[in-house]
This record gives sequence, structure tokens and C-alpha cells, in this order.
Amino acid sequence: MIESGNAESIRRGGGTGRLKAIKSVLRGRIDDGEYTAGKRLPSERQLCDEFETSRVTLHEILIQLETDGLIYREDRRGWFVSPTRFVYNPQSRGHFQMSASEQGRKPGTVVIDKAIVVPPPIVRELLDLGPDQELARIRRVRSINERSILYVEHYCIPEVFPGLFDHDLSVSMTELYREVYGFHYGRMKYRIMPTAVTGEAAGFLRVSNGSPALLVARVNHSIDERVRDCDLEYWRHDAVLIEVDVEAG
Amino acid sequence: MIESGNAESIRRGGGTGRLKAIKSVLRGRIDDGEYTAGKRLPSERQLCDEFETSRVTLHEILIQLETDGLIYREDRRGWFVSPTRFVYNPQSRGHFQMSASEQGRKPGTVVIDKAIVVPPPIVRELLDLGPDQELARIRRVRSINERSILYVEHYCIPEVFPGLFDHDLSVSMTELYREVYGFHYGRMKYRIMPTAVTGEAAGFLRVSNGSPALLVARVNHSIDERVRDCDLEYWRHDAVLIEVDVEAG
DNA sequence: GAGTGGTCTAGACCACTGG
DNA sequence: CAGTGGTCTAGACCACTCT
Repeated sequence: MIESGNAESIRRGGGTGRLKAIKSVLRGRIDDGEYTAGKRLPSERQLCDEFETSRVTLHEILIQLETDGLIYREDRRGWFVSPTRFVYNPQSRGHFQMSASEQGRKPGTVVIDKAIVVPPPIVRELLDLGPDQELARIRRVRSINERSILYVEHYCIPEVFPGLFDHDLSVSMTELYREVYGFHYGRMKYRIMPTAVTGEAAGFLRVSNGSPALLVARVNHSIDERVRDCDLEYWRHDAVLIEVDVEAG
Repeated sequence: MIESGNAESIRRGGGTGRLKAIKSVLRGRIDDGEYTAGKRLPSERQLCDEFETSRVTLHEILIQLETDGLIYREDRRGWFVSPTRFVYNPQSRGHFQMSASEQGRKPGTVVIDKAIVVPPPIVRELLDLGPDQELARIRRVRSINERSILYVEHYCIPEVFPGLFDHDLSVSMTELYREVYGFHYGRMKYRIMPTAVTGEAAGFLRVSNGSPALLVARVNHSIDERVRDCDLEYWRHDAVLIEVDVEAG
């Protein structure tokens, strides 16, 4: 006797279709503006009632819409409709504030801390350092219209920029290097890859542990080709669009 | 009477910790090489038994490792350890095959189809077209070591490249344009953003519907500054690392 | 046909937010 | 304190792959 082959399990049926169907209804409401940018969606439990589904299923749907970049969540606060992406050009150095204003948004920068540290392996590799070399690290969070979208770790060689920590670090690091230290840039290299944010980084961005993100790692060289500093930038994956113009090649 | 407040629910306990703990065990096995690149992980049910957890939970853990880029899945076939990322420079045109060989991998290209179509909105916007303009579309899938990692849609103005469909389209489009049509490139613009693949694109990449991906959209201009063609490239999010060198700016 | 992942249910407790 | 998302259970059926 298979007890479970009853009316109950038949009613559930429908299989694959449900998830996609609910997803497209929600997508429609976002497109139509019923749920508008920056506003909170109804709670998961409310949506469960409306669509007569379980929380696990609904959670899964929301995660897929998050992956799409249509909505985002703030840890334990709710789900929100994603605003238009911030357009970012990694080749134009230090223009976060200017770009934001040009795009009609309100930029913000918060310095989390500054310290002399042994950098993580990826930074050692990028800067071609020995295992014990210590660097100055500045950690910042940048926001657009009060929403944190970028967590950055700056690393540089402390001897090259003496007294760095005494300056206002909430502005463009590039400008600081140039105006205070008379430092001019030469070559730059950057890497971009999808990743996930965990631990502290997730906390600073107010996203759930393990949320998708876009990592942009940049290495700056001086005019005489020496490695000088680098950034690790973790962008909320739904908040950024990278755009680069390249002259004739 | 609250029936559920029994020994059973207490035993479950542990709360938040479980997921993270199991995740780090699996991560360790990948780092240690117990699970090696390209090999299948034990089945979800086996892992459930081993860690004494439910399939939903284990599935969630695997999805987080996927977001991290450590593992990937092939739809209904299983979970696999991700190989090293393919390094890609969007500014060097048409070097997929060459880059792959340089990185010691075996490249492959399959042409899915070729047709004259009305392009999707994003292409119309990129190429600045009217709503009824038709374009030639070529769809291809590119692989590294037999693993499909890139799904591309090429769009170009058919009048500019007559007889295009009669050529071998499994090679570099850039070379074809240059060698057959004597076409040389000027400016290029590209956009990069995290997104999700659905529908056909997911099928071609053999990933589950709604998997994360990296979209690279490129627009090519001729030397006299006219828009000529564009690509929409959907990369498996765990399979690519974009690297760009920029000369002094 | 056996095995796999994909989807789904109907609950439960936990950690945190915000009034 | 009520409400939210985050995590978790112990099952079930479905769609597909592989042999």
C-alpha cells in the first residue's frame, strides 16, 4: 500500500509550471510599475497566501528574480524593487561622485576603517608582493540614494603615501594621491568576475550572506611602470552596469 | 497542546550554523582536491545522508557554492567542480580560439542557426535602429574542453555583409569580416552586467533555468564611426574572468 | 528502469528589525 | 512585541539522463 498516493498529492501536482508562472506575474507587476523602484514588496507570507504556495517555493522565486537583477533584499528587512543600475567605467579613475551626480543620483561614502595589514592572497598576487609585506588598507562603503551598493578595500604601500590616514578619506582616493602626493598614474589593469559576498562584506552591503556580487579588482601603476596600489571593489550585482568605450584598436 | 514542541524539533536545532558548517566542509574538500575540477560531486541524496540534512537545505548549500563559482551544475546531470576560469579580454576582438589555446584549453564552436530577424530591444538601443529594421543574427555556443561556457548572438546589417550565411561561421567573426569583406574596425563600446540566463540560452549552456550569468554586450563601429555590428555574449558566471590592460590615461 | 536534479508541500524555530 | 526574512525538516512527484 502506498499511502501517499492520495488526493492530497494529486492536488499539489502541476509540477514545473507553478514557479515560472508566479515568477512572470511578479515580473509583470514590476514592469507595470505596480511594484516600483525602491519600494518594498509584500511579505513572503502574504505572497504565499496570494499564490497558494509554500514559503520555500516563494523564497526560491524571489531568489531567481534577485539573480535577474529585478529585486534585491536587505537582510531580514524585506525585498525591494531594484532601481536602475549605476553606470560605471572602471577605466575612468576616481569619478564615483561625479558619475553619480551626472546620473542624477545622490552619492555617499563612509570610511569603515584604516589599518596596516597583511593583505589577502589575491592582493599579494596582483601587486606581486612577498608573503610578509604589509600594506595600508582603507575600507569604504559607497552608496547611491542611501542604498549601499559598493564595498571597497584600497591597498597601498604605506611608505609611498606617508600620513595618508590623517587625510579626509571619504573623497576620491585618486584625487588625494594626485593632489596631496603629486602622484600620477600610468598603466592600469583590471579584472572583473562574478562572485559572492560573505562575512563582513555582506554585512557592509546589508545583503544576505552568500549573495551574488561583481568583483572588480584594479591595479594601478606609476608612470615609471611600478605597481603602486590596488582596489578590491565588491558591487551589488543588481546595482551596476559596466560601460567602457575603446578608441580604435 | 503544542504537539510540535517535542524532542524531534529540539534535535533539529542548531539553527543558522548547519548550513555554513556543511558549506565549509564541502569547500574544504574542493580546496584539498578531494573533489577535483571537472569531476562530479556525490549526488544530493548521498550528501543528505552524510550530513544528515534535508534535500532542500543541501540544495541551497550547493546553490551558494555555485554562486561562489566553486561548482556548477549541468541540468539534471549533477554538480561538478568548476575548472579554472577562462581569462577573457573583451577589447581584443575575435581571439577566443587563440586565447583558449594559449591557456592550454581546447576551444570549440558550434553554430546553432542563422536567420534574418527583428532584433530584441537591447540590440535596437545599442545599434540605434528603428523599430522595424531587420538584422542578420548568428547564434553560436563556444566551449572549453567540451564544456559550453559561452552563448553568443551576433547581429549585423545584412546589406553590409552580403552572402554572409554562406561562409563557415564557426571561426572568428572578426576575421571573417576583415578577410572576406575587407572590413576594419574603429571604436568599440562594451557593457558588462550580471544577469540570469533563461529559456533557450539556458538550454544551450546546459544550465538550469535562471542560473546566474555575465552578459557582455559589444558594439563595433567602422573607422568612419558608423555602427556596424554587435554581440550579446552570455558567459557562465563561474567560467570567466575578464582582464583588461589599459595604457596610461 | 534506476538514478539524478528540479520542484513542491506544510509546517517549524531562529535571528533580527522596528514600532 | 509583532512581523520579517533565514533556515530547516521529511517527505513527495516530475522531467530528464544514462545505461
